[in-house]
Amino acid sequence: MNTDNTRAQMRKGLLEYCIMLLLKQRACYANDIIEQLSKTDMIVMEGTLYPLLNRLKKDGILKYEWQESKTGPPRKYYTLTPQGHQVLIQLDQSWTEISNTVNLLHDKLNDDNTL
Amino acid sequence: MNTDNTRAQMRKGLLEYCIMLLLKQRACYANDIIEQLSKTDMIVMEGTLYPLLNRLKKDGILKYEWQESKTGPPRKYYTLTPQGHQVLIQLDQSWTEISNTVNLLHDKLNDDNTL
DNA sequence: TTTAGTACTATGCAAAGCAAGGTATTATAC
DNA sequence: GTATAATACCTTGCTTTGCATAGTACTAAA
Repeated sequence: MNTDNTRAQMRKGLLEYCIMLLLKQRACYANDIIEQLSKTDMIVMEGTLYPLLNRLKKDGILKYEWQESKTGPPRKYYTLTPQGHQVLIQLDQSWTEISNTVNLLHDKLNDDNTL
Repeated sequence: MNTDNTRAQMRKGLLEYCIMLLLKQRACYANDIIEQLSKTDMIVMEGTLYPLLNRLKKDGILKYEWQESKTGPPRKYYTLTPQGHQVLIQLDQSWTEISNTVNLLHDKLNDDNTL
């Protein structure tokens, strides 16, 4: 079996959250995000990122401002909206709960095999 | 925006891993798994679980044995194959890496905003 | 024999990542 | 001035997968 697929599935659900974390304090345009995440194991492709940013924009989580570049066409710099900050707080909690659950399953089951 | 969806996305990718963790030491049939996971926030539906078990069976990760029940039709009790145990070890590592990455993004960015 | 409960399976839909290709803008080379 | 390359954003089609729903099969009790 190919564990790459399962591993990719794990990443999928966390991508949106990670991108919001990135944008929490620093305005980024698409390539910034790709570059930042490629340093970690949360890789993201163009064809994934642009639709995702548009979706979050449409949902009122993100906003953007055009900004000129010295090396090419202008860029959309994304930041969190106030609503986005609130949603992020909720997602922080979801992440805490879910990761605790997984760690519980991992650790506890090695002991007495019960929840 | 509905955070439920994003939260569900987070769960999705971890479901397969969690189910393998459950089956690591104890043989379960479908309802066992649903019941165990419903105690946590890793909820799983019938329509999700059965195809997933079949997929993992087909991939050689799981095997099952029919076992009679006193209260109804016989049950498929699933356990990990030797290959399944090996895959699980890899997934343990993936989970460790990915959760570390998310926690890094969460914590580090609140300090100096760099990776 | 019918009914209810349990267990497994199959079908169709929707969401989302991703590969690939496309358009537009800017700067550089000729 | 035009052509080429680099950058930035967008779109389309495919695939995977969770999920709702409906269906089949077996067992036990009424």
